Amino acid sequence: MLSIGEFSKICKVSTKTLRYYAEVGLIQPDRVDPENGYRYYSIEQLKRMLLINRLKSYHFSLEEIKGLLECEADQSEEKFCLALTGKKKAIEKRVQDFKETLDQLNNDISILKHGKPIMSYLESIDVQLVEVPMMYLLSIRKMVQEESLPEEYGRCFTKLLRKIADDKLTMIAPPMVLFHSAEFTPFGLDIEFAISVKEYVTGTRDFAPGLCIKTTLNGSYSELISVYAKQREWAEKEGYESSNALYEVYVTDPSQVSKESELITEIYCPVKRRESYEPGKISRPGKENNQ
Amino acid sequence: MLSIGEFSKICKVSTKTLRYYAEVGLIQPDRVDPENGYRYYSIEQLKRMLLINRLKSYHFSLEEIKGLLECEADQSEEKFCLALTGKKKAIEKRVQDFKETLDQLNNDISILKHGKPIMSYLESIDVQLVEVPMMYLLSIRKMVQEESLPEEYGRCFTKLLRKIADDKLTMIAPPMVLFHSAEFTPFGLDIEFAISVKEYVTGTRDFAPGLCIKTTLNGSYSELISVYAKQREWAEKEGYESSNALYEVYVTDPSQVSKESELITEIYCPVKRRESYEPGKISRPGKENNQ
DNA sequence: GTTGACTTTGCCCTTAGGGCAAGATGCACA
DNA sequence: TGTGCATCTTGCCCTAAGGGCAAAGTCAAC
Repeated sequence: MLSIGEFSKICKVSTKTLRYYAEVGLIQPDRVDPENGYRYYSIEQLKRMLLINRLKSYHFSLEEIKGLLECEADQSEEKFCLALTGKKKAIEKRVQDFKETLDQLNNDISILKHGKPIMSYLESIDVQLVEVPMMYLLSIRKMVQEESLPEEYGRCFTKLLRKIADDKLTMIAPPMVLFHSAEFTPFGLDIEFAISVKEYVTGTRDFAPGLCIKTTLNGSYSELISVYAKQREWAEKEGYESSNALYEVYVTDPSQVSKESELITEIYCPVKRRESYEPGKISRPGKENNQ
Repeated sequence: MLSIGEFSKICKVSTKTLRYYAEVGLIQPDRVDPENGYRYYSIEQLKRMLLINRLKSYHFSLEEIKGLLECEADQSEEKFCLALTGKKKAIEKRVQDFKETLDQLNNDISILKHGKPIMSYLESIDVQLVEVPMMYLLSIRKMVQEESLPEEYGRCFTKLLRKIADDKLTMIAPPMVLFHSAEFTPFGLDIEFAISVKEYVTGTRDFAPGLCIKTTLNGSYSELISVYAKQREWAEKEGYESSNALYEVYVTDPSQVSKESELITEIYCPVKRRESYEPGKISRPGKENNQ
């Protein structure tokens, strides 16, 4: 029998950890002296402890490990294997995420090396006020879960494009998406996939965005939030307020572009002049009325 | 001015988080209504918040981010850049670690797929009792930090090998390392790098390990702990106890082998028969006397 | 005036233990 | 047999970055 100290040295685990594991039921000492409460571990328990260490190195939580140890006792190898495979997928995903983070990080480092401040890209986000003429939209409007947006994008535009081909209609602008949800950002759900066509036929509807703030975004969508923020800031300063659903025009086809940096997207936010606008004055809390 | 809810929606950050950030001093609301305590954020603060989000995506802690925000205010771009570069290194290391974990994980999965229990490798660790004859060691003994072991390994054996060449001595076994530290595992510090030679000359010493438990390890050192555990278990069962410093013989040269799986290492643990040994009886707590 | 949405503070909870303290115990040595 | 030191016990508080819930106050629209 090994004292907790000896056991801890062999397994490379602190005594505190061993006490904690006993507390949460991961591994109980083989024997506890009833007189002094000393814990004694048997040599056979090394195997269990080594397995715990291994599973920990695979980033399983202690709770998960507890379940897996029971699997092992039950000889239910399939569950065990399934868990390992799942964890493998999870780790692969984390590696992928880290790689994307590294790309962004490298980009920022090179910006800094060129002497520019790190958030300088914010200054280069152009915001213009444009008057968008009325158009005819061929569209599909539906509720979409955020995570299934890319699939829906493909499905809906395929459908719309087929109709355009079948009916010999004329596309006059790239595909666009309208966000009807109340949320300022596109993570709400009520979404309209649309293509502007020349002909006014059954199935099309009028769309008159009117005055809009327009921003062209070159590159990754990770800066979308910045664009919304920038537009909002501009509107605040210039005395406009959002009047209608935001929409985006995909100048390049996201499903056809290989590198994110090649994406071109136009973000339009329909606005109207704020009623109480006085130039130079910033609105006070409680006075504004957005959304 | 934006209420906390509006601000949170634009930045994609929960209101709880915003309150927490104010509490830890990361970002204070532009104005707090003295009457009702409501927080109001200005549009300009979006930039700061966006930067915080970006730094968070780089896995900086809030404390680190606080420091970096001050850097930004001070225009000390170098610090900022240094921090980013450091974080980049850290993430690269984590990716590397994840990849090694994935290798191990894949290995375990394939073992399971073959129907073997996951810890079955433990059963295949061979433990033999051998009588090691006396030998002459040319050696360097020194205190080594765990992390600098690989460098020391190279340095010391280069030195020893040069001496062997200079003095025309005859190597009769691969390089070995003796762990004189009290700890059972090699993470202590008192280490002797040694090569067994045929000739007895000045600078060599006798080494008579005598009876030893010997295990041959093929592959990665990550299983060393298992080997120690296995040896210990065997000794316990068979009625032996450790009598002297553990040593390892590097049959393959770790610095020359490209894949970890090609490593071959022999682990020797000198033992003597336990005095109170009675076959079949397992020692009781308080009775044994190891180290 | 009412209702529902929003905001406030306060408290407890999360993971996997680390650190520290006081007191009990075991073991080696004189 | 006493002493000193190492080891062991339990108990309490702490971590990072918020999440969840509750009670109470407030805002804005109808």
